[in-house]
Amino acid sequence: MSENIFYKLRDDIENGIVTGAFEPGERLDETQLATRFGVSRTPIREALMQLSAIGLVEIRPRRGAIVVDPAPQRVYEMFEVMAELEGMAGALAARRHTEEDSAALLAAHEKCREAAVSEDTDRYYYENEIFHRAIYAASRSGFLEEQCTTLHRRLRPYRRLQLRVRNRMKVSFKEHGEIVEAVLSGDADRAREGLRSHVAVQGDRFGDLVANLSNRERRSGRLG
Amino acid sequence: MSENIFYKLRDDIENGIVTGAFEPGERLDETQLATRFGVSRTPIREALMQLSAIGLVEIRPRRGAIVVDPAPQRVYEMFEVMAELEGMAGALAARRHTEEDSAALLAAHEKCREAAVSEDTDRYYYENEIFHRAIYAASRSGFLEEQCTTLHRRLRPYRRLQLRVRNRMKVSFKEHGEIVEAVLSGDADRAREGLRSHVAVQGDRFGDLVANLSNRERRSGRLG
DNA sequence: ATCCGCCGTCTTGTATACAAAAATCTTGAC
DNA sequence: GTCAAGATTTTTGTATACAAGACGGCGGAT
Repeated sequence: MSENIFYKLRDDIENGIVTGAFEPGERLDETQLATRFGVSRTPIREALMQLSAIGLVEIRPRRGAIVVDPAPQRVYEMFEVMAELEGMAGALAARRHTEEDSAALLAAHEKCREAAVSEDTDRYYYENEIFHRAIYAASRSGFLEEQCTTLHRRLRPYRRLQLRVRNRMKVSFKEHGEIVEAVLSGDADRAREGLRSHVAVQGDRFGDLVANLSNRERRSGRLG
Repeated sequence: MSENIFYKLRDDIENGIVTGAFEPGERLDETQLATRFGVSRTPIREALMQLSAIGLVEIRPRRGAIVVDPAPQRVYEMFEVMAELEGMAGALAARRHTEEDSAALLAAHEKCREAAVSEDTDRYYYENEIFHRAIYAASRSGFLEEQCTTLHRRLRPYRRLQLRVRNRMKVSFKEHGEIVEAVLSGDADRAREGLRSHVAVQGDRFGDLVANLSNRERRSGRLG
């Protein structure tokens, strides 16, 4: 089981980034990481190279790697694309879902309900992820599923912040219900629209997002 | 100027892959590449790690890297997603394009016309790429532009094959005209639809694609 | 003759070494 | 006291070394 340390390292560091253990803008010292994980610098560098290729860290020549810190504008753009891709997944899912897809989607929806009624945001956050994954899978497009999963993962920290907003969880669950209905009844257009607006950062939510982002920046002591 | 060899190596190898110098399924020997580029294995490995992260090569533990060889199904799915993203870029471009965007788009369109009337598929292939980049830029979404550029690049070899199909170039140019008109007149829906159907692999084109893919496979001596 | 297993070779994965650039500290001048 | 230039330390980028797994060939058994 000692196969390919750099895979594990990549996942560990990526996880640290999307969960916030490594903060945006933080410098990732190779030697330090090497000691921490008990390996040499070589596999650490290989992991960082992979993360830089998917845009999670930035490698500045001769000056080391830092966790990327996207501007609010950029985060908004990422949600914009995510909304479109999820809408597409919903439309495809409505047309192509199998029996197992339906079962998985309903099961995930039920878990979300439990989390929502018990007002457990952490649990809802977790079950919500499974719900969305069920949609991607039901699209029956492996490539789309991959793209969605990757982007979903990268937006994790921001989504988590968003859920904390008052009432967002209940609204979210209600939207899920409409999405489930549209997908199961094979209504591609409604599924697309449902998911697009569910994911998009519109109206008040845009303000919430920007506010959260600047809070974070103030906390980590950059920005005036 | 001897800074960061692995960037150059990554671009060189990536280029070799999308232009077909390295064939799908081909094994990329680290030592061999190192000798060829006159460097040690270390930067070669770092370049391969990056390419594996974006899905261009596959690293099998202890068995080296190979150029990924997506199944026809997967290539179709990639075009499907590309169509959606380009449609989105078109819709955003229609709403957000600036004066410079219009100028760039018209200029690119004119170059495509020249290539089309002189029936120069190679040149059209090149100008077409610039045309599509102009759309991405006009969307005024840096993230979307990046996603589109990356995917466009990965689909390069297949697009090139497609252009060779009889009359495809002239049809393509005509579709460009409609897209330009929709974008410049600010008609987001028409721009989206125009680009979606322009990029999508539908009807006859699906058969052409599959035929081309299996030709390639037969040529490289795999498959029965 | 064919198939299985063993041994040697080759290749990968990780560690270490070393040079060069960047960051930091020190010292001296104003 | 502050700033700048040089020296020192740290850190990155690349090369090399070495161990362990994968591949291929050879020989023996059936």
